[in-house]
Parts: sequence; structure tokens; C-alpha cells
Amino acid sequence: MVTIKQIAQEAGVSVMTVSNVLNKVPGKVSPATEMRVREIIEKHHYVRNMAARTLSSKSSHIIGILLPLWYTSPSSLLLNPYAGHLIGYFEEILRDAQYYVMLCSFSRVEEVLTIQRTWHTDGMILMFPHDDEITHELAEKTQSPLVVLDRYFDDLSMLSVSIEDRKGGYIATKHLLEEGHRDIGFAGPSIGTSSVIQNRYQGYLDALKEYHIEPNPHWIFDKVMRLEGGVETAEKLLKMRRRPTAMFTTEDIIACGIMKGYQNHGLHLPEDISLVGFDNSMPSTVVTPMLTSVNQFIRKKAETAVSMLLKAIQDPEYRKDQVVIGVDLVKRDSVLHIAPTD
Amino acid sequence: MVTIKQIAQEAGVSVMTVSNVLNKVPGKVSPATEMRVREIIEKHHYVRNMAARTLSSKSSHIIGILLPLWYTSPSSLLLNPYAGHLIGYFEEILRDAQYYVMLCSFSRVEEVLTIQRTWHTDGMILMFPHDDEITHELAEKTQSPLVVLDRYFDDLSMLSVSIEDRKGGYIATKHLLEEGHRDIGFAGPSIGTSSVIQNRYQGYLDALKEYHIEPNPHWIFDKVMRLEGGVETAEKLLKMRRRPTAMFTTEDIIACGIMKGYQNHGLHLPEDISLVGFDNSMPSTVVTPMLTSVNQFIRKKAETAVSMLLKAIQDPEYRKDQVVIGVDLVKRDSVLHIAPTD
DNA sequence: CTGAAAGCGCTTACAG
DNA sequence: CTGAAAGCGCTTACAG
Repeated sequence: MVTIKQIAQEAGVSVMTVSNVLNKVPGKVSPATEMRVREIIEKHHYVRNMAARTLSSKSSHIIGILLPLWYTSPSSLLLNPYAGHLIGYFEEILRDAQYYVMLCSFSRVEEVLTIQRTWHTDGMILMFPHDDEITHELAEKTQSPLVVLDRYFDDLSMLSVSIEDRKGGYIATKHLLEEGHRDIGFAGPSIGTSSVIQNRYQGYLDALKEYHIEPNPHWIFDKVMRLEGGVETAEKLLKMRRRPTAMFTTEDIIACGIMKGYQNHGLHLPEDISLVGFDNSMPSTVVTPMLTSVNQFIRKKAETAVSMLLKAIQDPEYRKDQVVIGVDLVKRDSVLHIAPTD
Repeated sequence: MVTIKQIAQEAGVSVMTVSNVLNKVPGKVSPATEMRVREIIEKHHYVRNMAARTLSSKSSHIIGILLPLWYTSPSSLLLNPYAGHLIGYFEEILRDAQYYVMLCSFSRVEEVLTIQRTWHTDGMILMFPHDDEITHELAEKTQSPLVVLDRYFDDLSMLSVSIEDRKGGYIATKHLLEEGHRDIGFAGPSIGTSSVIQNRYQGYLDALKEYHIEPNPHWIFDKVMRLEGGVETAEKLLKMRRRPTAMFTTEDIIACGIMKGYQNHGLHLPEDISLVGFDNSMPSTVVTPMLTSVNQFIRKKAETAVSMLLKAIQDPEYRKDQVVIGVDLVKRDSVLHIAPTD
């Protein structure tokens, strides 16, 4: 293994001159020397030893992707295509920026701090923050910069990237209204717990309000999870005397479940119920009819999170900021145009 | 930041005694001393500095998950729920074994070697090996042990974990035969290139042969990729005068595409065509009717790959081995029982 | 623009 | 069972 020392010897310069070339310290090395050193580096296929670099500089260029295990295991977290997609982008973008991606699942805040000190991570990105208190604790105690995804805070107390969830709920519901629907239900996981879900729900209410429609509490389904939850919701709807003509759901997979529940009973879509999902994820194109869905720009989200993080690594003052990424509606075949019933 | 030195001072022992306690070197430290040192370690929340450890021991406890970029980007690689699922398991299992997971996309073999030398990775797992030559080159040149996933080799030249792809193709097709189908087609991506696909195709042929059925070349679709490919396949089938009553596909998503193609034309499943997919992945439960699919045991695959890798890290002699994980069939609603036409 | 020295926090032989 | 010394391969001030 070639070391800096050997490069230095062969080039007839000091070890630290080689180090300066490697680190591109501006104006520290004369062009001629740099050229010569570079040649020898290339010739020997010299590779930096990150352990040594980290030990002396206290920066490893490792970015930890934090996967909380409060409700689940890492494997089931990453089952979600959205998660895989996002992590793939992180790897891609961070690699270009000369950083390394370490996957870190964790249950307690201390575990994150331990990882941080163990590896001198330069920064961390928290995915799926389910608990505000823990998230705040993390942001406070962390040594290296932290960017939190998909979380709202009233106080601007950390770095975060989220999407226009409320607008998403709004444009989804508005679209149904414009297509003539007046009886529109809602399905999602526990509205109270997650600010993301809460916002999507608010957007739903916003749109109804604009049309002076009182939401029908019988058509609002809380605690609906995954495909099975959607199917169960459909079963409940089908038992009702008066049913909504359309549903907005906070996740595509829930809408797919409702679709399945209706189709299991020989009913047709979008004739028997119109659906709008959220995330524009893979399942939305798999089902028939294909699902109309609120689209979020995952690549942009990843890019934004990374550039915030890199900025924070450069600038110790930059520790509070919030970027909200836009959304739009991808119209497919799951919404029927009808004459308003009012 | 507390160091080994401070722990040693406070315990009144040498630095290397603390190191021995930390590394659990058997019989090197008296129980009394160990106890005392451990207490002080806990008290100070001492955390090992991996950079220092790696620098002196030449082992980082980092496992690189290798994601080849020959056809695609990391983000689209990880879009595949199977990939995310698997990586989640890797993280989970490796974490328990005190290893760290680094995600490494790469285009050329040299990049992998560079990562290896940069970080002194203890081992690597190669996902999606699409090119035999490059895989062999990797296995040869690599310094740290490498486990390759989903690849067959006639020669036992490296460590690999795969599944019974041929048997999978066989039981899928056999099931269709047992349900009375005789006109059974096949759809998958380029049969020639990937040994995985080749084996699944072979299994399909095996089952037909057992029933003395000649495969109909018009019903064998090569180069079918993703959902769209499945839809196109359906279009082609629907233009045929004589159509198969069933199809076996090498991926669930292709079967979903065929389903969609048929449903787009108002046809019904499984009445108009029976389908069996492969992987038992998320899309198979999302579609209606739900897809019968060959199941692979992803967790077992991950566990096997990791235990091979850890064994190889311990034992430099252990560099050639192959484990093949079983498969079974998950029967759902996409196969119709019919009276044989022969 | 260039360099000699110290040090980052561990582990590895080796000696006792 | 315990320890003093050397060294892993870099970077960080500092001096010139």
C-alpha cells in the first residue's frame, strides 16, 4: 500500500506538500510541484487512507442515513419503495460530492450519538421522524449537522426538508370537486400523530370548505394502514347505506386497497368510486385502473436535503432552515367525471 | 471526548489493558481488573474511535454493499422493493454483529478496489451482478472477502448465494399444468444474458417436458422489461388467433403488466388468462386478482450472505462456496382451474 | 511556496 | 495477567 510518505520521497518534497496537493489547499503549492506530485500519485494509484485522515482531521466524510426503528425493522422500512428511491438518490448525490453513505438504524437517541462519535460522521439525515420529542432531542444533542425529512415544526429549530403536504391534500380533493364529486371521504393513518398526515388532512378540509361542504364524519377513516387497511375501509364503505362517490387517501397503497376491496365485490372503478392517492409511487401504475395521485419530487427532495447538509457542514452558523418542496397532481384513470349532485 | 488513555489512568492500568478489555481478548485480563475498567468505561460513556482502531488494526468493520451502475442509477436500483428489503435486512443483521453498512454504487472494478483501500472494508456484498466477467474480476482482485448474490457459476470460484431459480420456474409451470393448462407461455427479460433468467426459463421447459409438451415459440417472450413490457406482451397476445391460456413470467411486475393489458381490453382474470409471477413481491398483492407467485425467502438470503461473509472474514481459507436457497409457491387468485385441452 | 515536528487514539508485537 | 514502546498514515498549527 502506497502512502503519502512514499509519494513525498519519490517527488522529493515533504509529506505535507503532498497532503496539500491532495486537499487542494489553494495557493499552498506551486503549479510545477503540484503537477509532479500528481503524476506520481496517479502512477502509483495512490488511495487516501480515510482512517488516518479521519483520525487527524476529525472528519470522516461519512454521512449517516438515520432509520428509526420505533415502529418497525429496517427491512420493512426499506420495503417502502419511496425509502429505497430516496436512499438511492442520497448515495448518488453524496458520492458525487465525495461523501460516503452509512446506513444507521437506531432505537434511541444515544445510539445515534454513539455512531457519531465512533465514526466522526460529518452529517446525518433523519428519515421517517415519527416522534417530535426525539427529533428535537436529536437535533439538540447531535455534534454533526442533521437534516430532518418530512417533518413540520412551528418553531424553526433545525434543518428540515418537507413537501407541500397540505397543498397536496388540497389539490387532490379540489380535483375531485372539479370533476363533480361532492361526497368525498378521507382515509389515512392516525391523523393526530403525524404532522405530515395532519397536513394532508387539512388540505382535504380546505378544499371542502372552499366548496362550502361539511365533511361527513362517517367517511373519514383514521388509523388506516397499508393495503389491508384500504381493503377494510372498502368493506366498511360497502356496508353503508349512503356512500361517498370519491375518496382521498394519504398514501397510494391505501387507495389501492380500497380499489381492491371494491373489485373483490365485483364493483367497477372509477364508476363505483373515484380515488386519489398520494406519492405517485409504483403501486399507482400497477393497479387497473391506474391511480390518480399527488406527485412528490423525490430527486429534488434528496438534492435539497444534501445541499442543506453540505452547507451546514461548511457553515457552523447554518443550523436552522426549512425548505418545502412543491407537489403536483398526476391524473390517471381512477377519477370519474360526474354531474354534481347538489 | 474520553479516550482509552484517560480510562487507563483513572483505572490505574495501562492503555493496552483497557484495549484488551474492549476487545474481549480471552484470558488477557483478570476478572477484577476487567470489572473495574468496565465500570469506568460505562461511567464516561466511552465510545471507541473507529478511525484510530482502523488505522492500527487495518480493519474497519465496514461492510460495503455494492450496487453496480451498468444499466442504471442507484436510485432506480433501489426502486425495486426487493433491493430495499434486502438492504434493510443486511443493515439489521450486520448491526447485530457489530458491523457497519456502507452503500457503494460503482461502475468500474477499480472503484470498488479504491473504496476498499480507502476504508479498509472488512467485506463486501455484490448485489445484481449483471456481468460474469466483471464479477470474476472483482472476486479475484478484491482484498476483502466478497459474497455475490443471485449468480450461478459452473466453477465454484467465489462465495455466492442464490435461489433455486430453476426449481422456481418448474413449480410455477407445474402448477399451471396441474390446474389443467396446456398452452403456457413465458415472458422475461433477455434469457441469454442473465443466468438467473436462464434458469427460470429452464425450469419452465423442464415442467413442459415432463408433460410431453413442446413449447410454442410464439408464446415465448424475450426482452420483456418492467410493467410496460408486460402490457406490450399482452397487446401482442391479444392479436394472436391462438392464445395461451396461461403465462409464467420471471418477475411479478411483468405478470402485473400482462394483467393490466388484458384488463385494459375489458377482459377478465383469471378467466381469460392465468398468470404466475416470481419473487412474491409487493405488487403481487396489490393487483386484483392477486397474483400467484414463486416466493423467495429474502431474510434467509440476507442471513446466509452475511454469515458466509463473516465466516470468510474469520477464515482466509474460506473463499469458495455456494449456497442455494429454496423457493416455494404462494397460491393466490390469478390461476384458473380448467379441464385440460388435450 | 515549503518543511520538520507533534499528535490524532488506537493496536501490535514483545518483554516480563 | 500486565505494561512500555513503536507505529498505523494522515493533518494541524507553526516556523521560515
